[in-house]
Amino acid sequence: MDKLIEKFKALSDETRLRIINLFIKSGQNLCVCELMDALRIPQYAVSKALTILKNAELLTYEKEGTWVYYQLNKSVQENKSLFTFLRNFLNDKTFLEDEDRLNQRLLLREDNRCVVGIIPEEDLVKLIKERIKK
Amino acid sequence: MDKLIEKFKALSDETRLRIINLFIKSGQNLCVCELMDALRIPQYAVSKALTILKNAELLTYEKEGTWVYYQLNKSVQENKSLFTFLRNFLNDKTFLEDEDRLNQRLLLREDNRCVVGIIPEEDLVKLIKERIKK
DNA sequence: TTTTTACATGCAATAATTAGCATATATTAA
DNA sequence: TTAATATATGCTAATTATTGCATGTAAAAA
Repeated sequence: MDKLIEKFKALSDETRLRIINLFIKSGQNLCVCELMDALRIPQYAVSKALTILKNAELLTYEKEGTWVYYQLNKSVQENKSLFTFLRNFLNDKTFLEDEDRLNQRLLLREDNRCVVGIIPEEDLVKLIKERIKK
Repeated sequence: MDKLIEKFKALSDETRLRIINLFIKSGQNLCVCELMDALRIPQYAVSKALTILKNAELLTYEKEGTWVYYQLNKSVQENKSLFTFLRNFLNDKTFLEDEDRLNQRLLLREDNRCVVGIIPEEDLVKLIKERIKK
């Protein structure tokens, strides 16, 4: 029961719900800097939220050099049911805006890997504009 | 989104989960004194937990004289999905024990109404023994 | 009209959570 | 080695949640 309580607690926070939403809707792994740009919150806030979600066993992660890719932990039936529930009921405007920003950010991946890192928002906007031109 | 967060927060507490479990498993309305005996916790603790669950719109209630009967709020699709999820994953020993005590307590209902109220546990045990003899 | 009974709530102490900043770690690049 | 970069974490103050007790409320019974 403790683990289930921990999962509910992990989900009872706006930032953490927004993060889970991005994993559910994008259906792929994401790194910390991509989440920063999609959510527009500081790096430490993303990191802390991810740690709580990981401790609740809702996420797993893989390191790749200095990058860390997180993803939904679907190895547990309980989680799969939870994610299905969430997919149906996370439809707030905030979530849709996050998804839009994430999709833009993902355009910058190369070979399906994040290559951008943490950069000022103005630089990010430029990069994305250039990318869309091509 | 705020309401969903409030629901997750309401569910991230052992007492409140145990209460929700009893409503899900028993499939009926229950009054405060019945929950006290099933959970073996003080009246004020049951009342406070119920208030939080009601504010999160997970429960509704009806007054009947001085008795108050609470029940699952199934008027929202979101809740129905949540309850279905919970039904599948609330199977801890604690929950089963609560269910057993509740079933005993419910034997004392008359015309499907609670008639016992708040009494010392020893008196409750006696009443239940007598009831089972009949 | 007083008492009893079922339930709710206000308050105070304590514990847990959050938010922001600075800094630490670990890997890669120079 | 040193510097740079992606990510994690320690610390603090502020806020929020929990617990237990005492008391309040409202309906029914006496």
